[in-house]
Amino acid sequence: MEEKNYCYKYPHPAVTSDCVIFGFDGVAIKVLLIQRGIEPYKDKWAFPGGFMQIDETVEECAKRELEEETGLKTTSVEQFYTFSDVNRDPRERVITVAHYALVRLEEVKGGDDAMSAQWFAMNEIPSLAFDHDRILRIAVNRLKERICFEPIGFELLPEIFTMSALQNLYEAILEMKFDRRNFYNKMLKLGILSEAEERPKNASRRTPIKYRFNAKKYAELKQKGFRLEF
Amino acid sequence: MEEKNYCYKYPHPAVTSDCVIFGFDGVAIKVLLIQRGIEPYKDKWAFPGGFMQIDETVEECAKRELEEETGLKTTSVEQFYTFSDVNRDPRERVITVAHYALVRLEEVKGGDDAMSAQWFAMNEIPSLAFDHDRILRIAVNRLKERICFEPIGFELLPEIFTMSALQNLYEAILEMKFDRRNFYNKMLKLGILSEAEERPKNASRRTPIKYRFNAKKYAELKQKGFRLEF
DNA sequence: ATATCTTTGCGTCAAATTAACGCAATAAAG
DNA sequence: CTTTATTGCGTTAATTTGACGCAAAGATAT
Repeated sequence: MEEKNYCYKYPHPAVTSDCVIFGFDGVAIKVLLIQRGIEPYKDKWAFPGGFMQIDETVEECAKRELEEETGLKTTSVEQFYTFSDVNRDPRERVITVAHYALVRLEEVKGGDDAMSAQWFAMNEIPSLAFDHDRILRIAVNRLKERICFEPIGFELLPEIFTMSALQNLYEAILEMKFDRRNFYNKMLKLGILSEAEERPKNASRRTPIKYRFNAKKYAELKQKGFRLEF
Repeated sequence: MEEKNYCYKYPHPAVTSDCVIFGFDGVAIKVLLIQRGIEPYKDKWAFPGGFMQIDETVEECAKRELEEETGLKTTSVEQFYTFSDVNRDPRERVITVAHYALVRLEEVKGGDDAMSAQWFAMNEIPSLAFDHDRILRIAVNRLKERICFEPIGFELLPEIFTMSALQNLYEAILEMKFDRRNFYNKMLKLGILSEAEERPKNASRRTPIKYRFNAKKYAELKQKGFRLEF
């Protein structure tokens, strides 16, 4: 018989944080899911997440649960919506604050044996536990909006990347195709890319220029107010 | 001695919903505040809001509390951020889901005797209870972002309005000035305004054209994906 | 009354931006 | 060895933006 030692005058819901983690493999956007080991929804796939402790914020909770369940240590998650439908969890009243983060695929040893975390391409997502399908839909919309205003995409790429890698990423997220030459010009004109390494003199046309994200230039731009548009 | 009948195995936070209600008096943006009648922060101004009941969503809670505290019945509120700092309420651990809504000023009998709700212009906001200063800052930012993508501004105007009333609203929210003629052209080109009434033949130049928001046209536009820009 | 200021509708025009596409070099694939 | 794909660097026309002109006539001040 379990003890219930925390008592209140009025009913309180439980609060959880969930994490929608996006990655990019060079071709498609992927999300990180874990397979539930316990009821409810045992064996179903779900987002990493769990109950908030009484002495942590929802963001701290999201990062803690993410690391516990997937081994992934991320510096920042961003909350995007709080789901509070009355019956979203069969155990008790639970509201969840959903977060998202963008990570480089290498950072997760996905498909580990210890952790049952696994990357899924957007078109291969299995049926999810709880209301996580809805959470995913909203997360994807938020990602699409966000990428047009902040250069968060760089968090998904290796530190050094080519222009076509960047274009592939934008095309994958926004589900659009862009003219290669116009994309190239637009990105360069923004001024937030720096050439990453000296180009060898013998470099041929087919050897692409390598870039890195210039956070300093971006900060200046942001100060003035600007917009990344597509 | 009060009874505490709701017991849990782990500590649970209380959950509240707060409402940042925006209005527009033709010149300035205003927000609706209530004066607290009880501790903590007794007599301080705060956003309408209160504890979520166990059988309602956070949005339902926001609307219910708003009506209870200000008499304002609004059809929709939109949540924009969940505040979860550990010590944001001295009584117990409370996380709050903050919402915003835009209403026409007439709809609130502000400054009533019964209700201590009152409209404040943005530059006359008193010091607020809890972390409500921070909530307001974030709400204002969200409003600015939002007005550029969705024509939510119409919710703040009377059903029938003139172009310069609309421009005043945008200028008040975005804290910018626009060229009257360019604003006029841009708005008309969007195609989401309809002329509200036949213009009398004897109408002079100084009699402005009256418009109303064309929700149908807007829905069509939104389908295709578009952007309201300033 | 008379002069001045303000508001409104409607336009103009140059500058900037966008969108579509050409071309040559050359690595990679068949 | 031929074909295909990728990359850097353009060009050009269409569109959009931003700054501003102008006249009619109500509002305001003298």
